[in-house]
Amino acid sequence: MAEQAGTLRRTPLSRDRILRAAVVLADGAGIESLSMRNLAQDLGVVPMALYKHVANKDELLDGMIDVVVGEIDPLLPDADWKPAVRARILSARQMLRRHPWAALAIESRNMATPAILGYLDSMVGALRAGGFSADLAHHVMHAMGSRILGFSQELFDASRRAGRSGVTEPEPPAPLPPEVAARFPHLAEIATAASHDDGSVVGQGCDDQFEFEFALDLLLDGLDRLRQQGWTSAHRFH
Amino acid sequence: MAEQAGTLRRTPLSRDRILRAAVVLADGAGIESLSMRNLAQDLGVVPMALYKHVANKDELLDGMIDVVVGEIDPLLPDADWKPAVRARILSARQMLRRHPWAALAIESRNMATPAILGYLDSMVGALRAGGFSADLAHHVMHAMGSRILGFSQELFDASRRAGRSGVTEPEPPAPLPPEVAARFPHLAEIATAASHDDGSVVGQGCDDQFEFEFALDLLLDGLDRLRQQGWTSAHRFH
DNA sequence: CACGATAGGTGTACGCCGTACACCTGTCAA
DNA sequence: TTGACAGGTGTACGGCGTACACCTATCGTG
Repeated sequence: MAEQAGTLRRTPLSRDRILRAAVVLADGAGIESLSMRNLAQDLGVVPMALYKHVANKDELLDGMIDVVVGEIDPLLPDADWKPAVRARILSARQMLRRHPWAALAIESRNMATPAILGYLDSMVGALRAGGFSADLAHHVMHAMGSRILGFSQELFDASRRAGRSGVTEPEPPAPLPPEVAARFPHLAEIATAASHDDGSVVGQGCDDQFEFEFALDLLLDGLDRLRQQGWTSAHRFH
Repeated sequence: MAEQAGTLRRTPLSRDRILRAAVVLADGAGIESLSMRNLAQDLGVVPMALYKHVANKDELLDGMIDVVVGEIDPLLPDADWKPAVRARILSARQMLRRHPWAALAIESRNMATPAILGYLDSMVGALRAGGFSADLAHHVMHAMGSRILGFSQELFDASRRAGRSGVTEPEPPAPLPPEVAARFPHLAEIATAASHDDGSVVGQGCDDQFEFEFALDLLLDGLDRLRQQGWTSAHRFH
């Protein structure tokens, strides 16, 4: 209809177009719906055409990760290490909220992609510039773990779940059934305990952003204390 | 040969036998090799036979998680909250080292299994008994996140990788290639900076146990400080 | 202009996966 | 003796990733 054979061609495939379409598909339909066949169909092309641009599905996932990691804001220049690192981690977290599949995808992948290595490298650079010894910076990176990529790493993460299959938002915070509350009284107690929120369910209805920043600041403050003390591997604290 | 038709029957299937065989298979061959077909073959049975005991593969995974969570040591009775919680988390970590597939499996699952809820509930109980307000205990659980299940949550976790495909141990700490070191100088610097170890690769060759306890103690100490200060959601620290 | 190389899209096919569904068989209560 | 039923079997379907042979349009070179 809109295109004629011979002269008017559809816009050609490219690795970039494929990666972007894959991200859109995973965002919209969930990572479970991301198959080479579905992706090819979205691109109006036969599945095997993709393999001329990406080696296989694993490499496709790596490419998708690089795309979304590229969306993370760069480090604020000329800022203290703590606000700079903090802001960037929160930016990473926003990226993960846009791409709920990304957290699990990154964690499942075997090795670091260049984009992730670059991200981590600049993060270490900020620590070093902020006065951390190489020794302590090493342990800081381990201690922050995936949180440095904005992972909430919570026990039951609704957005993580959304990443598996489909849309992200609606899901109202269903109250936990009374027989569950009876079997797990301590969970029931803390479920309604958070005063920053009008009392609802553990892992749901909580103010995720608050919880993330609570843990993040706890770590950053503790690490800052170690830095000020001139901590080295030789010491153990407490 | 060893069994005759008619009188001598093989030991019958049961949900428990299936779950245990599945754990053994995932431990030995990696979670990727855990298919209903492979599992059935290990049990000397036809694939569909499994479905008389487990509803589907997702329920199988949930059951496997309950099995391994059941291996975590119970809380030390009559101990201070911090050593009790610390010891139990380290026990959970040992369980994860025995079952490298478990971390990703638990994180990928949608909802908590009863075994995990019971584990978490007793953990909250220890915090409450140790003097944490319900409010603070709530945030503690969020802040600890999956670390409370022993997750190392490191950026690139060799054992996590092992959980995907096959055996766990050998993998020597290969030195990082010089062109990588050149592109990511800060990573290269901290890779060799940890004095507790004879200088090797970031994420590999590090003393995982040390890093885990470093982060764990950082969090526990920070949380203890908040508890002593009578922290509530109304405050923010610093 | 002719032409061969080459990049890139196509079609078919294979072996794996989870699992629906109909079937068979041995056991045991009535 | 019988018939219900728990539990193992066989077949089949649709989906997956992807190997491999093929076709075709483009373009640099003679």
